[in-house]
Amino acid sequence: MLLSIEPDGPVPIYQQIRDRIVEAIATGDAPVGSGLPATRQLGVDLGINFHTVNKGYDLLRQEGLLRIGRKAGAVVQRDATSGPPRPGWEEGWTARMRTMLAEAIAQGLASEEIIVHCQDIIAGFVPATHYGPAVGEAS
Amino acid sequence: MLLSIEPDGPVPIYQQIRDRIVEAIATGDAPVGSGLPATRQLGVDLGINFHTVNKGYDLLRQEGLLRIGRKAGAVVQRDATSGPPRPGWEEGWTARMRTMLAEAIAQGLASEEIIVHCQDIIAGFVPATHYGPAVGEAS
DNA sequence: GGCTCTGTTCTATATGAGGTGCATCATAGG
DNA sequence: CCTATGATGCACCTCATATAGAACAGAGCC
Repeated sequence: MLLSIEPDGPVPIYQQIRDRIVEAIATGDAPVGSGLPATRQLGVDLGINFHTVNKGYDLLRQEGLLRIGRKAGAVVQRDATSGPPRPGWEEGWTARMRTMLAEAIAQGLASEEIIVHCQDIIAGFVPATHYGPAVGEAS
Repeated sequence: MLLSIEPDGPVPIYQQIRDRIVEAIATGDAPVGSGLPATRQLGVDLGINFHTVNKGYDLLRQEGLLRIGRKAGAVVQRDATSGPPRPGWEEGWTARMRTMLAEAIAQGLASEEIIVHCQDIIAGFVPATHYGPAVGEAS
């Protein structure tokens, strides 16, 4: 679990931590059951306060992606293999995605290009090992 | 140009104004050359300060979507018909989109579902009139 | 030239978010 | 008991958000 953050960027540190972990879950680098670093430890590693790390972890807990216990620390509770999303989550996501896609359209990207972009990004996440036999794998 | 905002929501008002206008550009409700309401006027209409409106407009100006003049006010400068996006824009957009897609994967949405969702949203934007002769238009 | 409408700029203020630091408590395990 | 861990609370600072008032500048119109 290697995390790199941008301390002086426009996006808050705790948000960056949340985003990087979400991406780690998507790529499979952080599967269900895997433990994340302790808040104090990660704080030291990143050179930030452990409260900030805690805030990022707490976001993920609210989203249902993390389970946080006293001694076990933060453990991934949900990933691509965990079934359908929690009810109510999709509304907010769709609204945000709508703005993202509108921005691309307004900037002149063609519909087909946008879709291809999304497919490429997703292909970078899942090496086609989650939904059936992949290239070069036994069936 | 009807704008509705959520004053008590988690997303800043000026950001909402920016987002709604971006979507209006994408849908074609605000084509190139069309004028937006004056900042003071829109401020009154929405019940907010005109400085907040100004901040939203300024964001769009920085993104190259708006041209703002003394007397003409805010005029849409760019939309889906304006050619390829400005260089350098795509990097940030791809990074943000990466996080959005990772979230969907982590929440359990299948790759195919995500793509279909994006296609549906885009279909709601562009009624297939932008890429080639449209229904009822001369070729 | 005046008048008005527009954006621009400046100052000021109030509220909340982001981030850090320190201290303390609670719990689970050796 | 001792230690590592998360949970909680408090104080503090910086900066973003939002509002408000005032004054300035350009462009169009009478």
